[in-house]
Amino acid sequence: MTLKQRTAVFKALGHPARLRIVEALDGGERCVQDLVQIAGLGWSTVSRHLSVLKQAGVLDDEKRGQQVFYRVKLPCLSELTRCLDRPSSRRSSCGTEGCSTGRRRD
Amino acid sequence: MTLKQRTAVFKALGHPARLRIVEALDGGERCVQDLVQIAGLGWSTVSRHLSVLKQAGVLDDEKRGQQVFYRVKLPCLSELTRCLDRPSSRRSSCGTEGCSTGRRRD
DNA sequence: TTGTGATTTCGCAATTATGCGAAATCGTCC
DNA sequence: GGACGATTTCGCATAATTGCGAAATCACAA
Repeated sequence: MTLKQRTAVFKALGHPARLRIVEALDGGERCVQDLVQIAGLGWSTVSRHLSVLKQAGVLDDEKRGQQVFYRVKLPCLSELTRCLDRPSSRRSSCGTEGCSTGRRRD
Repeated sequence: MTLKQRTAVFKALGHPARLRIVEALDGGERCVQDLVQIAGLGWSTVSRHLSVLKQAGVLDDEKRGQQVFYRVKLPCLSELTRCLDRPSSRRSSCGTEGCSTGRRRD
């Protein structure tokens, strides 16, 4: 997965409506109607958000009858969301002299 | 962690320069000079990116002497990045009748 | 206390994202 | 085959992001 693709995943999740949608889909697939309710936005807006998520590879869709169902395609997202609830810190052993020097002004 | 905070984390990571910086910091803390090189952008631009990441809670900074060192604050990010490299799919058991109905036009 | 290097803050112009309604598709059911 | 319901695409106005250089801080050495 390239940097651009990884960036697209995060960017897709970096919007409250889209994140809410993805988290709702963690409980199983949903049709667009449900997601419109969950997002609290207009049809066209939600549709565009869904296409962003789909293009980033976060979601997958399937048409059954006249409804389209979306589901989460990336397996690790729910774990990350769970992880975000218990933050911690991390140290590194890089000293002051590990940094490059000799930089001029802006 | 609220929805807005979680969104801020993803949004912060949803930019190629910022993601590159965070991934570079996975190997240990770095000073701003190094990050400017890694990002390949101007000082002021990198500084703003760093402040976005810091405000989102992704990074932590520490001033030592006249240099500022940044490090990753969220522990689960490297795992997610590793996870993004091996995608898979997920099924759910939600049938067609599980969806709400009765929606009018736009 | 002046100078210098490291970093941040401040406007500014250009690009991109967002939300909406109207119109277009696409299946399904008389 | 026409109407209808579900969803997407399009065009537009507004808001947010991005990148830059200039100026401002801040710490330290001469």
